[in-house]
Amino acid sequence: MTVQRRALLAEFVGRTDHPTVDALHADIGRAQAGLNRATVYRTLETLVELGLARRVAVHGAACRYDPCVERHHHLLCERCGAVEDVFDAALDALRLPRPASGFVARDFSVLFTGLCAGCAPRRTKAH
Amino acid sequence: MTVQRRALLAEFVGRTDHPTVDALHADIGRAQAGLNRATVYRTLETLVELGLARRVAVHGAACRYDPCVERHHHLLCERCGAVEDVFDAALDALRLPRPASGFVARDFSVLFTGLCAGCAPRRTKAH
DNA sequence: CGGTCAGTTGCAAAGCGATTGCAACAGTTC
DNA sequence: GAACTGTTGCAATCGCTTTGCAACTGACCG
Repeated sequence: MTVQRRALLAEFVGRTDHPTVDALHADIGRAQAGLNRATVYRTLETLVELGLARRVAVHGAACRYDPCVERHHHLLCERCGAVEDVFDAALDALRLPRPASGFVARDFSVLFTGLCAGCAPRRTKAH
Repeated sequence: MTVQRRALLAEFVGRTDHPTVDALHADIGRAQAGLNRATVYRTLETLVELGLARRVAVHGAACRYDPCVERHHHLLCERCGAVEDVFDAALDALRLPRPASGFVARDFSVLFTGLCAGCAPRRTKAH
């Protein structure tokens, strides 16, 4: 446990905006200048291996990290790339399919795509 | 419509294994030697824009393309990275959530993670 | 059938996110 | 306080993807 890791954890834990490595690196920079980007990568990867974080892969954009490891789902804004969490018991109750192919599913996650509040066209103002 | 695009379509349409650009490039190479990788990228991107294909982003691996644009879901093998399709009316019936954040969902897709038939441990043979 | 034009291809270079090797360094243990 | 183990910073590198540009091809028209 080093000062760098402490700074990263302090910044990372509790965030719900699924920051990218770059975003984290920039935000930590204010408190802990000089922290290397590679260190952010390595530390986050360590967290994922320990089961303390998850990766959220989004094509065409930098990979995002999520400090919440409980089952939940995501909303992806098609326009700005923002990622929000969804907690929904009905979704969690989905049964794992038993396809004929023999695939054994262990977990699942639902990805909703659409527009976030900031990007959705307002009713009173045409987009 | 060029010979390159014809070759790519002939190879791509009907495939259910969600090939990567590299796989497509290699497979087309047999029939249409000399087709450039950049052309494969550009043509697939055109197909996606036209709504004739979809991207399946998988972290840590090359991006895959799916010629099926109907609503369906995916099984991702954690071990070999293979992607299978899942068609399931129960899954399709999921309602789009209306989160307090104001996010407007338009579509969704369920990603199951687990082990494919080839990677799952056999009952008679310890892995 | 030949000319014109828009759009596509091939090539190479560059962009970008992510990873890695290695030496310097910090935290922990004794 | 010395030794050891693991982490950091840096720079180089890797792999996937994109892009600029000149050459080319297919479609269209007369």
